[in-house]
Amino acid sequence: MAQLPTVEDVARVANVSRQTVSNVLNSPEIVKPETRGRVESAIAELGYRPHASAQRLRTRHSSTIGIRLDPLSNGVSGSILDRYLHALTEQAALRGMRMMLFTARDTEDEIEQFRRLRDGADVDAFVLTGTFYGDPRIDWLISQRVPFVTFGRPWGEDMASPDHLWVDVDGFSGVYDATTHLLGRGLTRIGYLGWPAGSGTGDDRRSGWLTAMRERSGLPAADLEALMFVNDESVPTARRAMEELLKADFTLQGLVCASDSLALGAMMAVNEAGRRSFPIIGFDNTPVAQAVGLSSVEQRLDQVAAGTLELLMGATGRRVIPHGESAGGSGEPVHRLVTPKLVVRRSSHLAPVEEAGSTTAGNHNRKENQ
Amino acid sequence: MAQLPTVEDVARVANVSRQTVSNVLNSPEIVKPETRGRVESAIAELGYRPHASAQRLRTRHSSTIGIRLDPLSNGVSGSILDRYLHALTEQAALRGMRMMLFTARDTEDEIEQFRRLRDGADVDAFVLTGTFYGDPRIDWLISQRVPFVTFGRPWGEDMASPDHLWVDVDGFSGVYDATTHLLGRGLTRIGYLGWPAGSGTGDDRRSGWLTAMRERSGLPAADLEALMFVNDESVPTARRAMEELLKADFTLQGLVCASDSLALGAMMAVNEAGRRSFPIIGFDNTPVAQAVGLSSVEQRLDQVAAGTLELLMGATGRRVIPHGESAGGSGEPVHRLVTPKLVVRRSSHLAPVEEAGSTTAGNHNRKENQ
DNA sequence: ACCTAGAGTTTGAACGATCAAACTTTTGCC
DNA sequence: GGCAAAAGTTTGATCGTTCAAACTCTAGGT
Repeated sequence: MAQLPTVEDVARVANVSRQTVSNVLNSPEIVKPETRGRVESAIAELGYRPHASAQRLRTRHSSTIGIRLDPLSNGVSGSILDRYLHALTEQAALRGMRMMLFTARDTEDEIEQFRRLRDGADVDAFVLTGTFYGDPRIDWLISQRVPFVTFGRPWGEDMASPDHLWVDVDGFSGVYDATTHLLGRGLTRIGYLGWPAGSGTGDDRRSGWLTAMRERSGLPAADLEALMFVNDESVPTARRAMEELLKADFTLQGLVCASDSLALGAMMAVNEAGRRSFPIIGFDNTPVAQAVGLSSVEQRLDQVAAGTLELLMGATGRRVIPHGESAGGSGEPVHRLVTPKLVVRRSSHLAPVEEAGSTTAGNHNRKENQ
Repeated sequence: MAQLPTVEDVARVANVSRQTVSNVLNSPEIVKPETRGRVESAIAELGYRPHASAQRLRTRHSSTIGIRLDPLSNGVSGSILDRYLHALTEQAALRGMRMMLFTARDTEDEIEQFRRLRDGADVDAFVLTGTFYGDPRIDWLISQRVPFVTFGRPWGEDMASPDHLWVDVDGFSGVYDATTHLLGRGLTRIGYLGWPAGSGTGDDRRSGWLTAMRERSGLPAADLEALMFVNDESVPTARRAMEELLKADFTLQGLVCASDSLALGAMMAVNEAGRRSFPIIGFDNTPVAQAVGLSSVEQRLDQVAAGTLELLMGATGRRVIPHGESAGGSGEPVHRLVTPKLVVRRSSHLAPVEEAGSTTAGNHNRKENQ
């Protein structure tokens, strides 16, 4: 088997030097067109491809972005990270970047992985998910000046810090739209089933409902308080909670939920109880929602991915911007807030209607925000 | 910011040569214990980590496995690939390997990516999913002697070819067990809802049902023929098909399905029709199945991942075995067939029973095959 | 004709590791 | 003690690329 061709081989065939070949590849504008043509045909003739490891060794960057693949991504909403990953991989490829995966047992171990991957020049930047208040990973990355972006806002911390680039989905707006959608259908006593207070994401979503209800339901504050229900993220417990609710309160007219899991549980209880015209809207637009005809708020993960790369590499760049030299200085925003879109399906109609013919339906009500 | 330490720095501190440091890292047994100790403390003191790109350039292997992240992995069963990916990443890390992702528009483009990643010494091996009859990717990889393993059997081709290593889930056995489970509960007229004939996987699963029914249902062949139903992979159409079925045939007692999507559609039709004691079993054990209490056949993707790495790297190896030097020569099998396990939930009981308390239930009936 | 600036190209060194071969020290045996 | 083999260690070259500086050539001004 013949050796793979190197710049040297190309140079010989094109009758130029190594460096000229390198220039044709990296800064073609400084090479005389005639020479460039000769080099380009030599490259094509030999089928030359740069040796990525040699480039990385010399340039000290890897064109690779690392992301932790979380082992506990099970459950109904587990596919969110995976869809994000799909979008990232695809869009990164368009900019000549690749995604590398790693796993870690815990946060401490993850920092150890950061160190290993950074020191080995394996990755140029990291994407973090599942961040939390006082997250030590973020402090470490900032102190080491390693470029990174988090998918998730630094709740309760400095959201405008130029050291911490982030992308997030505007949960407030999503739930606000969902609630408004039901209000627009003439309902007023719309409940909210969400997670216990204290999580940034959960509180954000709930306040979307609260704001919409205050603005348009006409209900007094005490009633709103009574329409706010709490449950942990689990289908069976949500189902049981909803069963109780339906027995106790016959005036409840519809429900907006913090997740598809909660919505699915509620939906099962509603069906069981025979309440056929009880609209429910979930959040995440998971495959389950699609399968059972549950209206849901869709996170536009392609836009989240696009925002992630924009923050890391600039609008069209093909390299990761060193930490600190990015948007902050030039006054551009250091974050992206993506507006989700409501996907309307059977479950949010007052009366049961025919479902769309295909499982890939659900593109109505599209808006091109952000 | 200080430069990262190199072997040179470690060597200086430990008062040895570069090569000795390298030996301590790569073949510690040939270094005198005393020297080794000195080098090891120098490594710890300086916090030295090998520069991965330099290693790759020199050794010409990358400790990285490539896998295509398929953009069309939506739908209920989409999480299969993702769960496999999780397992692979985790287990690969234990052997010092990493997973790198890439995307491709089509098969031809995927081969182009293979070439790029191989030539750039970016990856040592590939894992392929979604293989099909006459798959050109496989021919290319074999002809280029690039190590690879497919998740999926080469249906209709030489399954024992030492050039084509593969791992798969024994769908026959899974569906056989599911059917037997229902037969054991005293049912006989158990239907099978599967995909149109022609796909290896689909035919394999159906024959699991057919074999179990022939052995234990006591029904004549003509009846079995009539109990075999076909539908494409979609929840709504499965639901409609099941509605028709339930109207037409009141003797049907239960159903085994080729996928959770089909099972979910059937389940919805059954609930709608008020047939509360009609057992259904799906396949894939997706989050949806878990959420709605659908019994399902679980692919043990950790075992599939383990098998994949075993074929690529040997039982405990930390390097990819060059193409052709693997199992074939030493007479070991060149594939792994993983037996799935049936996860029993509400949906397969004759009478509705209480669901287990948590969404992570479903570990009964575990078997430790393979 | 001479000089300079700039465009275009080449050369030598370096990135950080490992391989292969040479070299030095220890061990075992008579 | 002497000698050969084995064990342990060092040296020089190399992997394929890009950086930095040197070099050559052309065009334009004086």
